[in-house]
Amino acid sequence: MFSKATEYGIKAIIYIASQSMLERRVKIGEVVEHIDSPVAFTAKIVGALVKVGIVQSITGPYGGFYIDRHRMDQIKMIDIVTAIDGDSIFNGCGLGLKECDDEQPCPMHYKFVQIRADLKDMLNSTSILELAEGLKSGKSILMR
Amino acid sequence: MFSKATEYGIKAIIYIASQSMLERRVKIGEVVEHIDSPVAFTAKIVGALVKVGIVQSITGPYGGFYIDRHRMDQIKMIDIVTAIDGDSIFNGCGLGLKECDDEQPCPMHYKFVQIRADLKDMLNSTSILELAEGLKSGKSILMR
DNA sequence: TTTATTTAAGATAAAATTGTCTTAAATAAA
DNA sequence: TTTATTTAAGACAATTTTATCTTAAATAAA
Ligand code: SF4
Ligand code: SF4
Repeated sequence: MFSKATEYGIKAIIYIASQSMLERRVKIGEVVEHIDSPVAFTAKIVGALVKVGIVQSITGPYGGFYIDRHRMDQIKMIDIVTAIDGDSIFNGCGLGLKECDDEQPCPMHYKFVQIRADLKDMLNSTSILELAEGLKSGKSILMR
Repeated sequence: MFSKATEYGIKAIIYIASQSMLERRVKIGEVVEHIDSPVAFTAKIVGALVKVGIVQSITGPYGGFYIDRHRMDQIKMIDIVTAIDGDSIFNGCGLGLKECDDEQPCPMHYKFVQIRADLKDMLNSTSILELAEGLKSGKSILMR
């Protein structure tokens, strides 16, 4: 569904958020231990999320990554996905056609449109907070 | 949504089917002209679809590709997709986790499951015949 | 100030996907 | 039978994605 980069980004954010709820900053090594991802690649991805303001970071000893608690419910899944993969998942035709006549669509068109709308809806309505709380309460386990 | 290989495969099949409805066999060169795809790559993909019996072929002069008319409504989109990309799109978790506890799913789980079920449903219920008829009646244009 | 620790950034490498090229096999017509 | 045409198959190449490695910059503690 998503690229590896986006997958790692989502998992990293969920872990960082879950720890930020406990007032803990986390180092990248701790993150990848908990989400089972390659450390340098993950660092690059989380770095990109820092750049767009989804995550905060502090360099040096006692540094690490964290997420502002009061912003956790404002940051949605779609922000992470688009920050890493862009919005190409939501645009264009499922068959890869450049443009199609909306007035004479193929048999799959409206189903495609609906499925993508549902996906977008889900990403738009699910916040980091919700997912982090799921992790905190042991509902979802990032490792496996 | 799908890989390039699958995209080309779908478009090629639709074109071949639309011509088979007119009792025409088509050469690979004609196919790629109409679907705007790289010829050798497309040939390889269509060849794979021949192997699994979705398309028929005849070598030599006056040869080409065609699809049995009476099978067009039996061949569904899902057959093409799985023949090329396998069934990985339908399996596993959207977050890339290996396995998750069904009894304690994350907040996105059921939405993910539903979206994928819808996608699978669409591919299962849409036949080559429907898409080829759409093309024949000028409803969908493969080139753009 | 010096040192150790950590993120930041960018070069490099490996793997997967996409795409090309060459040769072989099949087959129909001359 | 010979030739031309077409698919079949597999080697090769380019591109994109994924992953690693190295060095720089920031910063906190000693
Ligand atoms: S009509 Fe069909 S082919 Fe055209 S954009 Fe919609 S889904 Fe794609
Ligand atoms: S519960 Fe969430 S993380 Fe687990 S398999 Fe379902 S969607 Fe994936």
